[in-house]
Amino acid sequence: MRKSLADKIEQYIKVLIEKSGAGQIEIQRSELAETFSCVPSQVTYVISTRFTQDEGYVTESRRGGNGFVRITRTQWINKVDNSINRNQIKAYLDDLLKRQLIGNQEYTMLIYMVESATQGLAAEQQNQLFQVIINALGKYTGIL
Amino acid sequence: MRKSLADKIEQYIKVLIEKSGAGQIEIQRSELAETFSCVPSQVTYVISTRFTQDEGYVTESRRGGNGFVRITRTQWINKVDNSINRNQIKAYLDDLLKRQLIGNQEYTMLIYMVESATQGLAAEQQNQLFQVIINALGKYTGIL
DNA sequence: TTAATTAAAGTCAAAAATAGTCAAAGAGGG
DNA sequence: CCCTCTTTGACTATTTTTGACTTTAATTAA
Repeated sequence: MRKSLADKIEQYIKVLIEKSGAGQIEIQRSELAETFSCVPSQVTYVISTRFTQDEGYVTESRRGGNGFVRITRTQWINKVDNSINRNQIKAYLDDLLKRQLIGNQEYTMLIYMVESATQGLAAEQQNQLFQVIINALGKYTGIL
Repeated sequence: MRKSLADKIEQYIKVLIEKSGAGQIEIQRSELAETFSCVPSQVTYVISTRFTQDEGYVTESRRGGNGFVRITRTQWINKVDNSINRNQIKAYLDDLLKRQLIGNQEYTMLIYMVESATQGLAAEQQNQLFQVIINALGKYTGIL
């Protein structure tokens, strides 16, 4: 896939977060914009569309001299909200994979399942299926 | 019968999918339209009539800058008998396990899922879920 | 200390780049 | 001649890119 600028910036940030080891980074918006030869608000755009709470991130920032944007990857599994969407469950699976609670194979299989459900099922049924998946994973992994 | 434009585009896409090796491609609708000297909506027409879920494909797309259409070929089981019960799917999973197409871990996880569905969902939803599971497994294992 | 200056980041909306929808018109096979 | 599938295009929806303007914080000058 030919990646859009937004995609590249997103990936770059995610790699930084991974490499940080702490699930958290601080960047300078203008510096990042410089790196990608774009306007600073492009960075803001990426952050506000791909690093939302739903995606499993929290962001903070400060303006003025030595300003920064801090992005933190949150650990969130006990979301008792009874409506789950595709991105949420994907983020959840990503998290389980990262924590080695499931392996690559299980992960891949589950992603196929989520995609299949997303395409073929109505919203209500999707939600039910996602609940079942979360439920089964809870028992399987021992968490929850 | 002379081949229509739609037929040619369909075939072209299918070849691309085959060559991809991953059973999946991403195209730009406008680019493909350019290739075939037709209006973009012609491509949409082909995709929506020949790459449906029933035909064994799922599609996703994104508009805007660097937008794309992603087409994924899914394995589908016989759409003849579309009612599956708990015992049937268990037998199916047993078989996959025996043939080493899935490992013990995946098997265990899926059994949890089936049990969870059996207990928490109405018959119709169970059936839908089982279909999704089989669908995803087909794709995951690569079998028909 | 206070005010002015500078150095960030945020907001918002317009412009650009794609893809989707829908209905009318066209073409071919029965 | 009809019916169905195909082709087209005008209009809509979504996502990304850009830039002008605003807000906030730190630093410097008075």
